[in-house]
Amino acid sequence: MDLPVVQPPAVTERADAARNRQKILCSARRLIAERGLEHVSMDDIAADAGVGKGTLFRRFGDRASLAHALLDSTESEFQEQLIRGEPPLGPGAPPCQRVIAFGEAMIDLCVDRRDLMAEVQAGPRWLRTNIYSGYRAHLAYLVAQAAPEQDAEFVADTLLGVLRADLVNHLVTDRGMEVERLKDGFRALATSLLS
Amino acid sequence: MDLPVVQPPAVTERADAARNRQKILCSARRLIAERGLEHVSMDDIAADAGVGKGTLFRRFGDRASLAHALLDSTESEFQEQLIRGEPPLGPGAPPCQRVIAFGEAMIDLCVDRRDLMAEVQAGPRWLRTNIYSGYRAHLAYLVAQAAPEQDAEFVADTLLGVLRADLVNHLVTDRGMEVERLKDGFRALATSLLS
DNA sequence: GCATCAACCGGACTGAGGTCCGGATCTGCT
DNA sequence: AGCAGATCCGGACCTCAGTCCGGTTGATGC
Repeated sequence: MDLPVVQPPAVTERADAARNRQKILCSARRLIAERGLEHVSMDDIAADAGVGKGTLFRRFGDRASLAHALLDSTESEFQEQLIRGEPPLGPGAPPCQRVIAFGEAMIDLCVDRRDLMAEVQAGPRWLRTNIYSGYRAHLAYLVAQAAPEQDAEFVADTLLGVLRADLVNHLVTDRGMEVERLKDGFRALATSLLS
Repeated sequence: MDLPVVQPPAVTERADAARNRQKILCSARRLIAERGLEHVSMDDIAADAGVGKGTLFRRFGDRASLAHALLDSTESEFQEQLIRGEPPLGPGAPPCQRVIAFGEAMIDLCVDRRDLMAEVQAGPRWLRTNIYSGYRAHLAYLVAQAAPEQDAEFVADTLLGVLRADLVNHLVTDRGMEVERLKDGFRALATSLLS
């Protein structure tokens, strides 16, 4: 039940490498704030950071990972909360409550950081990420406790399916659903599956 | 409750246009059969069809739409079944049964035509497609009948979330789940939401 | 201080999806 | 048949993510 830590600099990073990582993150944040995520290309970021494209991609792998690094504090705080935080998100509360708290927090995350979250989950690799696996394992663990008769893994995938950033965004932005309605829906879903 | 018809040639297509459409579909099918979808680029298809790239994109818009056109007979048969087919997929069966039948059929579709289905649903446009809207409306309609106290639209999105091609593929291919297990899971989900 | 070498750097290059537009072609009307 | 003009064609062109590799730099041991 240990969610994977994000971006562990392999052993120790060379000084120039660390410097460049910071320059890149900094430029990326600035450009995104200025123009919006969809109008910032990887070349833009590299250029603005005064760094070659190769460097950018060696540090961050691909666009999705860069996006993940950009919401890293947010995201790893979230993971931290799941494992060691206060109830109802952290341990201590009954499983069903924790699932619901997870869902609500995730919905907020998707809404507050919509662009980055969508980017992180975009592309065919997302489901193979260990971020996804971590969430999945966490939920499956809770589901197994709350409702042993269910297929815990499948239920976890179901719950995560509703919490996908693109879906949440679509419902809120394109279909004009209120965030509260999504949360109500998620609560109803969790309740009816876990009891 | 009318699912949108696919690819309605605007009014009437010019003869050469229709000819090219056929050449393209034909080449695409051949190349995909030979090398597999992920090793066939749009340029390949255009070249093989003896047609300019512009023509290809004017006819089909983008890669996802071409993929959709390629499984068109399959897909529009499916839609036909939903509206006018035999129970339990078509009208006549109780709503919950129809939802389950829909899910099972969709899972089969995702497994049998995995590449094309994944391609059709890839990218950020999928949820705004009227294919998606059609499915969504269909399910919401059934849900509203079976469980009026639920948020029918949200439940529809939930169900479709589990039936996304990338998820189904991931579970079957990467996680080694049996198709039957997915169907059981979906049945359990539908049952516990609609009763 | 210096040699050694792995790690790192930059930016040219590739490949793919998608756009654009001048010129060719078809169709309906007279 | 002949004309007008809407439709369509082709392929050059653009952007962008991601790769590759020859040259450089920083860490480490002496």
